[in-house]
Amino acid sequence: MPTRTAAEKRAQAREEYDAFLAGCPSRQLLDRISDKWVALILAALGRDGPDRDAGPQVMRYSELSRRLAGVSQKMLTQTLRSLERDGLVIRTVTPSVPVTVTYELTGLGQSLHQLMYGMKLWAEAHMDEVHANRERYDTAAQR
Amino acid sequence: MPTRTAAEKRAQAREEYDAFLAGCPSRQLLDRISDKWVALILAALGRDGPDRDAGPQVMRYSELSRRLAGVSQKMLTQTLRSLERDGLVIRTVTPSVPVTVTYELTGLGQSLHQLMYGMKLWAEAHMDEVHANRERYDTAAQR
DNA sequence: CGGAATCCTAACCGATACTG
DNA sequence: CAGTATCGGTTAGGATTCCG
Repeated sequence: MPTRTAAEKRAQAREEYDAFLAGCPSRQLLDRISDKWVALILAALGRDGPDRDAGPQVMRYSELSRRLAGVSQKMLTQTLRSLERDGLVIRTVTPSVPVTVTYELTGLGQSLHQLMYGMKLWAEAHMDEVHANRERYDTAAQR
Repeated sequence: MPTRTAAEKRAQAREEYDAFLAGCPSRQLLDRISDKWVALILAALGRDGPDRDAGPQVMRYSELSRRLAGVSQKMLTQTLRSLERDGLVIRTVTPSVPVTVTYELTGLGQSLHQLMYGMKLWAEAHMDEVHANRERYDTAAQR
């Protein structure tokens, strides 16, 4: 039985990997995906909100660059490369003049997209509350 | 109507905050929570897996330190402070000799815990697949 | 258009020593 | 036990320049 369900995969992973352990490869993977740009790229390349059920999202490099306001081209390229290497995104080069490069999520990338989009929503939804907490904490420390 | 549902909060946040925008506070918040130690601390302080339905998780500093193998005391303290400031964890000092300090999630922290625990599980469940993708990518680049 | 390569600085972060 | 403080090496990542 070579194919395993997601539940079986989790069950086996629980035996093999534990991100709480320092040397565990999953710890490094967690570190890798715990990144602002990873979150925003994955969020941008998925279909959510108004785009739900619209098929796979395909974006050009320049589109991504504009969507993720403020990202340097170094960070964008570097992050996209590592996502491609990990099999989360597919990079497609169309040899036109000038060249066109598009990015889209793989199935694996889609599975992570859900979580990343959730993080982005969480940050937006709880910004006010966090801000209030910070003010309370800072003024309390004042006295 | 001062109290809003989670859905209403998201709806309003969608108007006010957008982490895709560079200057948006939610972008910084997303950056803040996109952190390996934040993920592991939030994951450790929640009730999941075998601990489900067991009430709120309370851990001492030293327990956390042991659970998050390899964390330096500087990073642990620093991350816990920022989580406390943001209102995600509660820090309780019991003035015994020597002093006892415990940490637990707030409601806000619980809401993020779900996502963070999901990220940890994702990393563990897909480690093999990512590893295989990397090997394929690296050997393909070889030629 | 979509990068790669280089330089350079700010920050991160671990190690160490000290403390209530 | 649970920190704080300081130092110093490493790295992240922006700015700039050049290229197919």
